[in-house]
Amino acid sequence: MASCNFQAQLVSVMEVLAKAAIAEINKRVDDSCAVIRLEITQSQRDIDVLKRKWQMMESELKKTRGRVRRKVFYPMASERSSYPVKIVLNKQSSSQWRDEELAVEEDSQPQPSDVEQRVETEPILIKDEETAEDVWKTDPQEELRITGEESGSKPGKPPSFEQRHSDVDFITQPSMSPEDSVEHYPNSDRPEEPRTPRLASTEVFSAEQHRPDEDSLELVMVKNEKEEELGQTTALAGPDQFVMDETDGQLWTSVDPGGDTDPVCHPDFSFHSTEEYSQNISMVPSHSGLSSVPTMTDDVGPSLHSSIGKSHANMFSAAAHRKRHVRTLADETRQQRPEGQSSERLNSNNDGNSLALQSRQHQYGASEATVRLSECMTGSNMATTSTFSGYSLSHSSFNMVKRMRTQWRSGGTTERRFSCTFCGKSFQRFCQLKVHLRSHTGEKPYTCEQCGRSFTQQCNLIRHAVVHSGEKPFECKQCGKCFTQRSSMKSHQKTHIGESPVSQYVVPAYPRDPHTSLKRN
DNA sequence: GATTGCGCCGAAAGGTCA
DNA sequence: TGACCTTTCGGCGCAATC
Repeated sequence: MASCNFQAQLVSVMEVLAKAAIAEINKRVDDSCAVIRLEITQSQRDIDVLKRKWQMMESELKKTRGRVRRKVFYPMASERSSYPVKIVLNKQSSSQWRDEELAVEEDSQPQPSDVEQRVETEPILIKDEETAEDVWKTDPQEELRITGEESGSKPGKPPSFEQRHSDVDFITQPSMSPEDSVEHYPNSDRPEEPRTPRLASTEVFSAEQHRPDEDSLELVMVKNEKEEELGQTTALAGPDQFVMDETDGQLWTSVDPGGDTDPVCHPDFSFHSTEEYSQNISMVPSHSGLSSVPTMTDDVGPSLHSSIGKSHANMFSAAAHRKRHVRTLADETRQQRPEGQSSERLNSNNDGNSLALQSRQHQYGASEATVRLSECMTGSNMATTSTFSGYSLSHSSFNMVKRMRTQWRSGGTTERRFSCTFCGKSFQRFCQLKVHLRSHTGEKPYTCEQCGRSFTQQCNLIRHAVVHSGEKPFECKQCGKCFTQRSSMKSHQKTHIGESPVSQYVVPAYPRDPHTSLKRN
């Protein structure tokens, strides 16, 4: 009877503890999800702001482009066309107008910061009817017609609501010249129009108006604008523009917090830079070791076979296998690449991203929590957030979250833009690729003055220096033994596992961490 | 001969700064 | 973006030990 009571009490206590544990786990999961959702929401807001700014710049670009082209190709456009374009050459009237506008600006108009703040809070209505093809039309009549439509207002007609908004949104643009305002407002003799631009916020203009030769200055400014516009136009006319245009919707909707979006599908804007570098890599002169550049199998095979019979084979089998798998994937994808297809294209695709992810998973121990969390962070499966609820987010986990968040912001996965044409490996940084290429070229620019040994990296030379100095800065806390390298100390510390009754039951940081789980067996 | 532990190196990721 | 630096992991070689 007493045992029954004890069991019942034990069961009840265990239930309470279990419930408490579940509640704690759920709480931590909720907190983690809240952080992630907050990040998503913030990113969404940033995207919205950037999108609005982009639309503003786009509309301003189109309007400026129309103005520049009229001035360059049709300097007498205002005479040839009925389109109400008025190029201000009357300095007095313009200065009067400016003075009035400055007065109005000081009295009633919001400060640039206010306008900018309003831009972020109010929806911007920009009438954008001009297509890319229209931009390149050269027919003067056609262009005038287009620009007239772009203006959207007919002579004598008051501007529409949308135009007012769009023009107001352009007020704070520093590149606005007084011609812009006049040009956009057919009835320039109505400076009191509420939609008349306020130029007080444009320091550029207020500084320019004191120049002695304003007409020539305006021409110079127009020329500069034309050059800038041509540059922008050239850039926009390139492939990037089409990438942006074609993927615009996807680009901006791909950060849907609750959607099934996959950041991996983000357009890869780095393709051209990668291609450019890969072309440069192809021109790298063949060093002595290039003819015998180790293939992937050369790199993996010997080490694999020689290591199997060694004592570290068990450890090798777990961690190194993943590394081999990553390399094998890279090799396979490289081999499957059609003839003539550049490697950078391969690495800019999802393959490269998956490789990056896998290597990262390997770096973090490839724990289940890591994998599931990465799924969550990459947006591929938000529902899996709860699947890692069994693991509390320790300090390392939060570091992992931080890194993955950075990864995610950079496009879902860490972008690997620079690929090695020798082995197919890709890197985030050009300098990393440069260092990596030394392993292929045999270049070892860092030489030890004492023994003459050379190294590919300076840090390795510095680390090598302790061989000569005899310094052992890393001390084992348990036995006091010193080591020259931290990895040696860590390797040594593994030998202590199992010495104490507690350490042999230490739960590994990651469930599948071979360094600790293997020692427990 | 097999195993273990250590010394050392290669390579890569990532932070920081100019 | 490159250079510099730190940190880390993995692997190889070798001596000591069983």
